This record gives sequence, structure tokens and C-alpha cells, in this order.
Amino acid sequence: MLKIYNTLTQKKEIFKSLVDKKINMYVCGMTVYDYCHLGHARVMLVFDVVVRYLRSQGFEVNYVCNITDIDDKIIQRAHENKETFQELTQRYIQALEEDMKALGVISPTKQPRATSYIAEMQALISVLLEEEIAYRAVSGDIYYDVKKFSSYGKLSHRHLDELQAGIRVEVSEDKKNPLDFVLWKMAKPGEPAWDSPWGRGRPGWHIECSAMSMQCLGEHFDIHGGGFDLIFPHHENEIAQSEGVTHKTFANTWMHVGYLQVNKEKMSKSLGNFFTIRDILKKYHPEVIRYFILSSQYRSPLHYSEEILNNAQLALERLYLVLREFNLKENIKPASSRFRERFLSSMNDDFNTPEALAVLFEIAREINRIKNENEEEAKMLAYELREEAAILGLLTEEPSNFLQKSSKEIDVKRIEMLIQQRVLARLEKDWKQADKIRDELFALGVVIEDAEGKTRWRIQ
RNA sequence: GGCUGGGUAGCAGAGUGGUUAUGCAGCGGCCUGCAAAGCCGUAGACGCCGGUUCAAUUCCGGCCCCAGCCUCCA
Repeated sequence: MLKIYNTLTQKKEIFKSLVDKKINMYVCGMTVYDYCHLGHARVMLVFDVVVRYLRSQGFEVNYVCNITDIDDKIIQRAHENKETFQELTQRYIQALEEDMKALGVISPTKQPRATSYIAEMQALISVLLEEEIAYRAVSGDIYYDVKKFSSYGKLSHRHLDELQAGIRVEVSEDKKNPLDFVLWKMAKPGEPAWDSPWGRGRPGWHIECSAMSMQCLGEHFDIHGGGFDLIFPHHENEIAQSEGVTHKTFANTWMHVGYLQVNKEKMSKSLGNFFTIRDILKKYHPEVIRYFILSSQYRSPLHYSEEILNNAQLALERLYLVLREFNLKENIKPASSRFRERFLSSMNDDFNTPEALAVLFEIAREINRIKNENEEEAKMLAYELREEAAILGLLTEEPSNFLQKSSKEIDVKRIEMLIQQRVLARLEKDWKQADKIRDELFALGVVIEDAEGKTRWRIQ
């Protein structure tokens, strides 16, 4: 029985899809004006695992993840770069796709872009104006009147008066209420603009997700997700807009991924403490990043440091060292074991990946324990280990590939030649020479293992 | 000020009203020419103060501390 923590109710709830065995899920994706950092990777990897898991449990998941390709920061950045906003966004959309591919993130079923849904956004704004939930200000900009939506604040668990007390931005003369947010913004000369019944302009940030999610998934769907920082105001506003138009529940379950922290601070662009995905991939295997992300529960803050990533690497090596012992070429569906049940119940408990990983390590130990006495059973467990790890997107590589991959240039020919020399030295029981070669290899970052008459090597 | 979520062994990080999380690191052993890998064993923890209970790290209350949101942010 799958339970998911719902930000809306602040409880873990038994998950039930609107249509049996089908799930419609929307995740707020990236604004494309710069490279993605590890914090973005966390969100994408978490939902990647959510989708993989749900599919493995027989759900047909319709996974929509948008791209925001028009917004103030994009306009500003394009202006700074003296290029069109399309040139800018196209470049970063491509970078985003490269990053996601490198991380092994499965593609969303659909990846709508804001600029392709301008008409749908305008349709929503029209309804909100007709219903007088939105108003046109003196400037011509159109705002959402938060006072008209009685349950405003239900997702972030705040009340309008509390919010107003904490206002810390200068209040625009234009708005009736400082918390009102823009739906349509009139264009200044030189800014990107679209025709609308209210004049040339561009959409506000929040309306795009209402338009895209409802267009792609319907007015009422199962899961809506994103980073923690989107709870307020973004998702709150999405609810206000969508439910303001439809008068029915927008999304049933709201999932939010915790922050990635560096030195106890949130990783963010403004603090300048971020690491881009592509930079980290220069030093670490994608599965190491994935392991690191999954080693904490998705709602908790996750601390980043190089030491922790190194630890993730060592942990993954342990699992790969187990799989290396077997030739898992056959297409075998392993039988249920006592481990499988625990793996599944961990995942069913709000995607508790740290606990699921712990189960994988227990399988690994069991394999090591029995492999000499009962090779067949060990092999079955190895198949199971690989299958369950695949749900997390791990252990998908050939073990020797993973274990012999290095971020530095390695000279495999030289390594193998040295190993050959050492084998000869060992046959002659020339331990001094053998150890000297081993030291030499170690200096190259190569670790040697002598087992069952063979010598194997791996990196680091 | 309001609202969220936290504080678990050297590090990371789950979980539980009484029983080994897990990974890395440590200690002892087995294996090995020596290592590596692996196995067995072992040590070490639940912010502070009260309360409930036969029993609390786990429930309740208070306090302290940390992070985040209330402006754009995944």
C-alpha cells in the first residue's frame, strides 16, 4: 500500500489514483536561463525514481514536466548577453537535455514549454476576469485578487493576514493587495510580447503552470510536485488560479523535494554556492550523484560536500563488487525473496530510498555470505539486487565498466602490462618484485585483487 | 513576528514505546605470500528539562539550537 506525504494535508496519505492504475503527474521544471545545479538535479532525480517506482508497480504514469522559457530573468539575461530570449533559452534547453541524459533521468512523457501555451493562459485569465477574481490595474497589468479566493494559503498553511504582516517588498501602487500577483504583464518597448485582448504583453510566472498542467492532464489530476521553495507563492498561486477557474480540486497530492545545502545553507544562485551538474559530472559517475541524492529521504534537507560524494562512491562500489562476481546475462525474473518485500515496503512508505538502499546492502551481504556454498541461490539474489537497484536507476552499468572508470586519463594497456609482469613475479614467488609493481599500480590509482588464481583491478 | 521542517554514534543517514538500520571510518578475528575484496565478531547515539508509562531516542509539554519560507529561486 503506497503512502505519500501530502503538503496540502501535512500527512502521509494512502495514495489512490483518480483512475485505477493510471497516474497523471505534473512537476514544475526549470527556468532556462542558466545551467542546472545539483539542487535541480535532486528534484529531477527524485521524481525520476518516483516515476520508475510507480511504473514498476504497474501504474501507467503520464509524467509532465514543463520548461519555463519566458520570464523576467530570461529577458534580463538575454538583454545582458545582447541576444534574443529564444537564442538564450534554446541554448539552455539543450544544456538541460544533455544534463538529464547524462544523469540517466528518464524523459517525461511530455515536456511543454510556456511559450507554446500562451493562448491557454489567456483563456484562463479571461475566465478569471469574467468571474472578477482578477482585475485590471491602472498600468494595464492584470492581477489576481487573492481576497477573492477564500482558501488562499491552504497549501502553505498561512492566512492572508499573517502573510500581510510579513510583507517585505515595496508595495506596488498598482495592486489592491500586496499579495496580489500578476497574470498578464504589459510589455515595455523592446520586450518580448504576445497579442492579447488586453494589449501586447507576456504572462506572469504562475499562470503558465496552471495552463500547461490542465491542458496536458485535465482540470483534476493526481500528483503535483516540485522543489520546497515552490510551495509559496508558486504552487499556492497555481491552486488559486486553477481552482478559481474550474471550481474543483486541482491536484490531489502535493509533493515537495527538500533543499540541497552547502555548509548549512541552501544551494542557490543568489548565494553563489552552487555546483552545476556538468561540473560535478566531470569528477563523479552519474550513478554516484544519484546514489548521493537517494541516500536521504526526498523531503529532508540534503548536505552536499565532496566527502559525502566520495562516500557515495565507495558505497556504490561495494554493490558493484558483488555484481562483478556473476554473469547475469540470462533474462531471468528472480523469485520473490524476503528482501523484496522489505524493499517494496520501504518504497511504499513515501519513497523511503535510504531504507530501500539499506535493503540492497543486506542482499549484498547475503550474496557474499552464501556464494561459495550455494552459487545458484546467490545468483538469483544478484538478479534481484540488480532488478531492485534498477528501480532506483542504479547498478545499470557493467560492473567492470563502473569499477574501472576514472575521471582521470587511464592507460589500460600499461595497467594490464604491469599486472602481467606481477603475475610472473608471483609465479616465481618473487614477492618483493610483485609488491613493487603493486605499489606502482597503486600510485596510478589502481587497486589490485588476487582471487581464485586471477588478478583483477579497479580504480581508486 | 507568523508559518514549515529538523536536531540520532567520527561522518552520512533510516527507524522504533522494550529487540542489529545501512554505508564509510575504528577495533579484534578468519581468509591471503603480503595485500585487496569478503565473512564473522565488537565498540559507539538518539539537543536540554520535565511529564505519561513497568519501560521513551520513540508519546506529551516547555526550552535551546539549526535550516527554510513570508521577494525571484528546484
